[in-house]
Amino acid sequence: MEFSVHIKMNEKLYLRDPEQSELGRKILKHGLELINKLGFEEFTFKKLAVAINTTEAGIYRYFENKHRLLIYLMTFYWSYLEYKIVFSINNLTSPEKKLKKAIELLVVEGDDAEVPSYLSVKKLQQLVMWEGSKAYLTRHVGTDNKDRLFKPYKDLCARLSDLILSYSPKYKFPHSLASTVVEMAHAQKFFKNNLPALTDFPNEKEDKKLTAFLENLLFSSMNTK
Amino acid sequence: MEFSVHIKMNEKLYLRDPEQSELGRKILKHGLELINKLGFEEFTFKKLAVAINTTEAGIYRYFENKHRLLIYLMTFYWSYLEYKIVFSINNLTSPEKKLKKAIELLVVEGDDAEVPSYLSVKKLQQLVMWEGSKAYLTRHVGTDNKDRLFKPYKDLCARLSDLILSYSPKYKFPHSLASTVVEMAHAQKFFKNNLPALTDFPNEKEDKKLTAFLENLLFSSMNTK
DNA sequence: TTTACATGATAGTATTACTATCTTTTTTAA
DNA sequence: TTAAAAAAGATAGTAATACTATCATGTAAA
Repeated sequence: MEFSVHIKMNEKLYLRDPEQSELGRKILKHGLELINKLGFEEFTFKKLAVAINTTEAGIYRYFENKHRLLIYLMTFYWSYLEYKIVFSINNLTSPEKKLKKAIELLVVEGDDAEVPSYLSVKKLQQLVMWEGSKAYLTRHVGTDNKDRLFKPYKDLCARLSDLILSYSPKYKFPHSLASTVVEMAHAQKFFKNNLPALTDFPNEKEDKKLTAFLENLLFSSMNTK
Repeated sequence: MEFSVHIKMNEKLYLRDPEQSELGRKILKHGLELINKLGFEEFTFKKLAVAINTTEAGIYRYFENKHRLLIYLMTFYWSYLEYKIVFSINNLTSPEKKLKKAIELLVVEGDDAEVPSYLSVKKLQQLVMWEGSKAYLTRHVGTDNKDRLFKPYKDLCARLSDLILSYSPKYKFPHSLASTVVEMAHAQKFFKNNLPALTDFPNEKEDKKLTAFLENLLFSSMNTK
């Protein structure tokens, strides 16, 4: 049996649905790659247009601006991750195991085969690490939030928050703890690679120590008081 | 007795020392204010030039680009904060009290009177909250790091890391825990104000709950195992 | 087969992120 | 005090960015 999950994207993110056309899918695929290559600040629609042999105007028909494209890619990833977590913990019984699984999924390299070929989980993870917080660190975070653009991220944190409460019903800060773990999964990876003095992780390929750190952070907090 | 501390800034940050001239100090003061007002992306040297009645070229004589100005302001804050922590815990004996003091200083509104009049701790704190991570989330983080531009931030984390070890010598991830607490002090404030679903803090002026969360996070981790 | 619609091609604009040059003013040092 | 050095002001210019607009063409659905 073969199947794939389709993630319904917020319609406010685009002007024309990029999944529905060849050009749209090219924008997503090469957009992701080019942002990763150049960094978000250096990335422009002009450069993307050249890369996929179309015109700037062509891309503007799909996305209002590059920031919307960034949020599109980010929210795809958060939705995918939430789905992946729900699916993976479905068969588990203890909240402890569920939370450990969730941390593992936050940290390990994803599998590109699980998403449409015009996207790549590994590349999305790189994007989250480098550009993730730029999705919300803008002056229009308020209106973007009203447009529910951050719903997938909030849903993911809410999901973790529920797990935290089911493990430790009296814990006082489940949402903050959830967002801390999610943020730190990526921030600590960035630090490990770029500002290693801020971490205790040797620069090896595996992220076992990061996983251990996040588990320690999460379970210690929940087990206290 | 009146005194003030002078923070020596990394010379690579500027082309001409902004503290040494009226124009330089105006760039710092109004630069900080204008970035806070417009957000870093919308902020330009042209707009700043208009605001302080000089020319774009005039500002470029002090700072290579707006990103350097951002790092200048950020590192000033991190240096100030480290000094403030060292000064405040000097008279304390227990590592526990020292760490609690450090968290308090990370969270509470600073006192503008403690820095030169062309800067403002409160405004720098707003800057850290909104633009802080943009200082390092760039493709040139490697070269910037080689130029030691992030030293004040790393020093601050190292300081906290030492306190963590003196409280709990066997704790395995003192640097990561330190950077987590510092990052979260600001990220959670941002979430509280802008994406409250990611926190458990009601939108009141006081940050007592944030302090409680950070203390819980820190001490639980250190007390485990 | 009409007609709607997506794409392509081209052009244009205000702004950004600089660099260059020349003049005037202020500071400093002989 | 005066000459020279340095800082600031004024102006200009350039390539790139972040769009918007228009018109032609090809393709797919009614």
